[in-house]
Amino acid sequence: MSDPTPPNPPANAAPEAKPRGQGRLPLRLDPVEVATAPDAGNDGGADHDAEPSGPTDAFDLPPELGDDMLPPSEPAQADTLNAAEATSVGSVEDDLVAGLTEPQREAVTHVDGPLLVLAGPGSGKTRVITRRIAYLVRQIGIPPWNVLAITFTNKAAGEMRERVGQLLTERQARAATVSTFHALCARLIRQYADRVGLPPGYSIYDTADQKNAIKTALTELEINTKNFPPASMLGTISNAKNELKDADAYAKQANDFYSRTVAKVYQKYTEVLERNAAVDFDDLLLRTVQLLRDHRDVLDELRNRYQYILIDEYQDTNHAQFMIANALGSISEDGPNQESSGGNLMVTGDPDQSIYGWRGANIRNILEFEAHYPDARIVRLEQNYRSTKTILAAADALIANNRARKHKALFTENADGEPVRVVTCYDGQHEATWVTERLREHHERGVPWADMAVFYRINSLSRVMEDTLRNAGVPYQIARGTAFYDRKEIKDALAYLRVVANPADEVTTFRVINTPARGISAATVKAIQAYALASNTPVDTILGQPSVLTAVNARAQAAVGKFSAMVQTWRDTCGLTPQDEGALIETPADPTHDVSLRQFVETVLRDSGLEAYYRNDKSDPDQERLANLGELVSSVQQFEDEFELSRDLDGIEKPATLADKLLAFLERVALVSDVDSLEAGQGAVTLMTLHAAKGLEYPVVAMIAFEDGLLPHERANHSPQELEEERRLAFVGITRAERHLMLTNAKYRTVFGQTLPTIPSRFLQELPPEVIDVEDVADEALEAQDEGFGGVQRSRAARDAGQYPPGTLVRHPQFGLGRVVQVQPMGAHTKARIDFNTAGAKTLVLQYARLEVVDG
DNA sequence: AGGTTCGAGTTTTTT
DNA sequence: ACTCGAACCT
Repeated sequence: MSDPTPPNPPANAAPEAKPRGQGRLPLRLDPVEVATAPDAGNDGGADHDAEPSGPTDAFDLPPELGDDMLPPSEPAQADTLNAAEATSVGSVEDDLVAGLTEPQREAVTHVDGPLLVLAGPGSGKTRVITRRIAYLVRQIGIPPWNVLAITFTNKAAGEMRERVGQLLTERQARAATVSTFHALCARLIRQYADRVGLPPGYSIYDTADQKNAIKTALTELEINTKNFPPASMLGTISNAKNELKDADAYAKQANDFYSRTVAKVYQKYTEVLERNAAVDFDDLLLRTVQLLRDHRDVLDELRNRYQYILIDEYQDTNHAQFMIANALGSISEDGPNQESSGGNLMVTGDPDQSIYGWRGANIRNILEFEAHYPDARIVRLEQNYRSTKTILAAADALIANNRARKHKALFTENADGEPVRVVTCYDGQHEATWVTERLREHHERGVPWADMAVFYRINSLSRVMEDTLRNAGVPYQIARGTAFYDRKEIKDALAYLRVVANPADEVTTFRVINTPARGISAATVKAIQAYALASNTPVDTILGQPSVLTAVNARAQAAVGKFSAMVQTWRDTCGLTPQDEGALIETPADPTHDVSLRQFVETVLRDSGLEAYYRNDKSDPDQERLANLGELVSSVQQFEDEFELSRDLDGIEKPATLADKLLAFLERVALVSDVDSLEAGQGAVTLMTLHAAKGLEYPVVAMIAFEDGLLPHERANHSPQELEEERRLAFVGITRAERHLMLTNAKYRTVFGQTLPTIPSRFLQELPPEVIDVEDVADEALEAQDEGFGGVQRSRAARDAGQYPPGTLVRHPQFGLGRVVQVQPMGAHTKARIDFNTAGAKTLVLQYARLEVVDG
């Protein structure tokens, strides 16, 4: 490649390379359309590009939007033309392409028509996307609200928004839509609720809700959950939805017994969701596809609005997402907008980083982009600015083992760097200790904790690592954003809010109807359900007239009536009035704007009795759950501040109603992802799964548990395709590292409380010997003896091994007296076979069995 | 109704 | 090994 432009500086030296995260863990709740608070506590302002002035100023403000999702009421076309004419200053372009390589520049300055950017790891892809958005707006004069950028996570969306904000004025940046597919779809469904056939307050069901719904379906069909586990049913249904097969379509091709059963369940499950005015994650996409397919006017409106579409991580899009992108990004075959609308679809991705095949991602979307868009321009970004030559060589050699793959010539001008350390430890505990010690060494040499990360294949591997880091006093954060919302008390609180917004949601109603206990027994609930079924009456309606429940005593009826009245009062506060069919409409003239969302949530927590319940909860002496409710309130406050701020910036005069805020909050909360809770620059080591690591980078990276069955995972080892996806996962992990990379495995791994010997991952053998440094430090664990740091237990166990010769009489706290039959020396995992007098013969691991030697 | 005990499932990855 | 739910008990 002839490239006269100076190469980019290494990523870690570039001022724009590391966007600062913002928000507090784990409550980062900035709404989808809401941008960063203006320089509130973030230092990004210092290196902002000069605020653009002149021609683009006219486009700072989108026309008045009735809702932040609505396209401008005036067609944007005319503006576009004016802007293009008006903008002819050369310096803007120079500014935006400064420091770019030729391929990067080509992608940034591409304006019309489809564009595929095949971007290797660390090749400046995000920079290209953000600069192109800025280029479109500042150089070409595209109104920013005509730009739609899709990212993989909310966090990525937030960072992209922030980086775009550094290149544009804040208002311009805000006017662009930066979102995930799911968040965009959720918003569209709310926006066009009447077209979709859902109330605006519809519920988004998470995995737990889905399980509930599927159980309901199974019960109603009288199908045994033993033979048809809900989880696998959901999986099958989810796959069908990803391929845009509805229940009917699925039923048509269901030939065997299992499929036919699934078809019935799918049908019923759909009914259950509809009955509850609820959608699952897959439905968000599916319903949007249907919306765009069945409502031409909506499609035209959205095509007109989103004339420039950019989709990141395109290798991980599924069929439904492809359909949405295709619908929005295609040129209309008819209609007046032919010239200006559509066709301007830019997708970026890397087939080697496709790691979501298991959830329906279709790698063919990116591989066949050219076939879909024959006039597509293709740009390859192959120079890596992130990693050392050594790390890149290791990654390249590994991924070269994938057969279903096109070769890519990755290269870097970065330094050689140190060898990749490939280290064998004794067991998981020792591995965690070893990694912790190395991280500490790096820290002592001046590497901030925040520059280090530990990756693993499965979440359960985080535990040992966490414990060890905590004991060692190393600050860490863990990418598990949903953990907070998975807590019972938080789910309960959110369930109340959901019931307020969506009276049809019976699943959620029954979740809270007697939580905390208010005298509505299971029998009463059954009676309500029976009556609803028999009379075909919505549950919410029955709750309002409890006297119809003749099977229930007066006291319980009164309790039901009280609950209903309470919920109704909350709805009144929100200005939500039930219509027929149980749907809610917002009373426009209701003057209750002065109740903030935070106040409202506090009211609900108080009136519902949740707060009092957790305040008096004796099983929770630290009042942790109460504190969590408090945190929830803070998160509401934070959300609300940002929500209102964004409306200010958008110049929207009409204040947000309480109902607006409530629905937006519920929507946001339903779509938090694991990495969303992560914060950069918080002085903590980051722990996460390999999947969550996609798109991130760290100077120091440790990847643990390189063992057969874990990486590649045994459940993804049945076909070459699955194995190759596992290898891509390892590739993604390795290529996150900038300077130092450690890959560890352990000789023994404890799973399900059972410690078993392991086999090293085959991926380790695929690394070229010249770039790795292999060590076996397992002996350290045994030598550690009594020196603390995890060695204590093992050394004691090892000593103990000699203390139980066969024939020794021992006492076990549970099994009582017994005699040692045989001892198998296995180091820390030394087992003894013991014949107990009453409990019979058992094999126990000495380390865990609290045996007592009995004399005589 | 609330607390306790017992058993099963857990651990693939996530919007 | 640990957590969660259902069944069982007080």
